[in-house]
Amino acid sequence: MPVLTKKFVYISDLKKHEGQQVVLQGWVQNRRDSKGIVFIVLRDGTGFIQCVILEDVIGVELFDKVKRLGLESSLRITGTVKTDEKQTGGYEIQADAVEIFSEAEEYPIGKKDHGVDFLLSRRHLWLRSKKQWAIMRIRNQIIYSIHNFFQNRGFVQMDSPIFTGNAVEGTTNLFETEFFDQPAYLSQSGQLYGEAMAMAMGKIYTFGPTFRAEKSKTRRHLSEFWMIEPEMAFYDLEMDMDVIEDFIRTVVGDVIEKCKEELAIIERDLTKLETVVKPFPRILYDDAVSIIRGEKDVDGKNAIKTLEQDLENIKTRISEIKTDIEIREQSLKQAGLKKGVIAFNEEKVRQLKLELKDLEEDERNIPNWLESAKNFKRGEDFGGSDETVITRMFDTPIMVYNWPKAVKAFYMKEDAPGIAKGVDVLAPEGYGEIVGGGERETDINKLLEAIHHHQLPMEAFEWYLDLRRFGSVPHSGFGLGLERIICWVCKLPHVRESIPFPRFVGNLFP
RNA sequence: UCCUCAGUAGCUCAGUUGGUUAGAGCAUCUGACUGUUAAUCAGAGGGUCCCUGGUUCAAGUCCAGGCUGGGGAGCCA
Repeated sequence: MPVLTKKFVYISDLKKHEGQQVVLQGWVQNRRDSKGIVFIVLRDGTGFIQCVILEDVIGVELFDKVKRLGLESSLRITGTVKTDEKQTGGYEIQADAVEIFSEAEEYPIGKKDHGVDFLLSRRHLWLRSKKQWAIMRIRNQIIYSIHNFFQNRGFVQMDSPIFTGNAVEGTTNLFETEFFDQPAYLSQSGQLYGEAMAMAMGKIYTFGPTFRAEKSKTRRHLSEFWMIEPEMAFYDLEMDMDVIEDFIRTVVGDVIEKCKEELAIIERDLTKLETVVKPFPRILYDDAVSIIRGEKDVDGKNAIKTLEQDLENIKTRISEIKTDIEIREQSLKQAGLKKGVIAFNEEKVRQLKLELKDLEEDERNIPNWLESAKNFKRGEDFGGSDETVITRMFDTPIMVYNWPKAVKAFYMKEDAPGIAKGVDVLAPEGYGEIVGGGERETDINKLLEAIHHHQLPMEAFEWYLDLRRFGSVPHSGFGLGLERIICWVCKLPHVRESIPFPRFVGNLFP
């Protein structure tokens, strides 16, 4: 292996070195060769750059080796930074010298598309690919922005325990483990501990892992995910919603401003994100139900009719695609076609079939969603499809508040009888719930009653009740699912792509 | 747990009403090409058609049961 040097440059800094000779170190992202010339797209974690290597410059023996390098081989390239309009970054490297760290074995992730299943089983390598690189950089920006947002506003970060002796809300399945011969559970929320800390610090936020043992197999569930839970003393529900709105607007705004290259790589439609500058509609649960049931229009649009129209559009599109596929397959049967034409059409057919599969899935699902929306019973919690139905009406996140007490956690503040001062934030484009929060109950007697009613073990909550015994004050907070907001910001098809190593039922490796 | 879709080469997929020796692209290997952008072109190797049983002269294809995976419902961020 070559001797290490401190004098190397990152691809992201190349614009400072235009016309100069630099040393780059990284991995082969792609390689193309012709007689006497090799093009290597090098990646170093900060970006991608094409390097041009000539046989005349590096000599026959080394050239022969470089020409055969497998994908993801590691190397150092010394060369001159040149402007080239054809390159995405605007630069390329004319190589003067090449040193090989390691020649890679046959790389399992090829240049063509793969299924998610296969890619997840190689997640440790998949993370190197361009799109995943962009997603992980956006994830990093979101994490950074979240800390900035709260730190700039005087919130104190706290870590809540991961081993807990009780289930916070008593409803969901928890991972059971053992804590020195006692049964213990992996935390499903830092909420209650956050409340305690808010009484000590005024404003706090947690940022940590959360565990849920439900065997959910959907594109928006993980067994292990990261949650941000702020808690503020002397804040009511309205002030809570003000914070949530400011928070989401700031974080998404930061990503738009600072991740332009990454957003371009994942081909995100920015106009869909830029709407976060608009006020988020605040909708009473009661009104939301009316909208879902199609009894109340939004700006002249009816939720049920919109969804029925969506279904019609999908059916039209399905028959269009089927015709298109048939025409292309017929034309492929002709003799004497050029190879390029065949490849183009075969690829097109493949893409159309993938799209068709998704659309047919929707075609099967939407009638059920329509049925469920029309028959939605006032007093129930929203299902995933109900969220889709209502968010379809808006182009910004919406906040639905004042929920039936029965469907919310025991610690939610009761406003009018049977009404809890909770709020759910639903993201647009079908992403649904990204935030759940609300104002907390201050009255110890109502809490005692709620704990009984939910059949929770009183002794586990004694310490929590102390927060009401010693200087109870109105306070509020919320929980944000990190992976859920990443999914929406990046418009990912699946939450599994939003975290480096996803954990979900049946997936413990890598 | 229920509903639904799928399983064919290392990967992504095609395979007609059951009918010769199961195909293509990518990847790999050999060769050509001095500006390629998933480079291209010529050639080669590569198969437990998920498993078990059944129908049939004949099964990748039809039937039954099972296994594995995707999506949806429930639950939720």
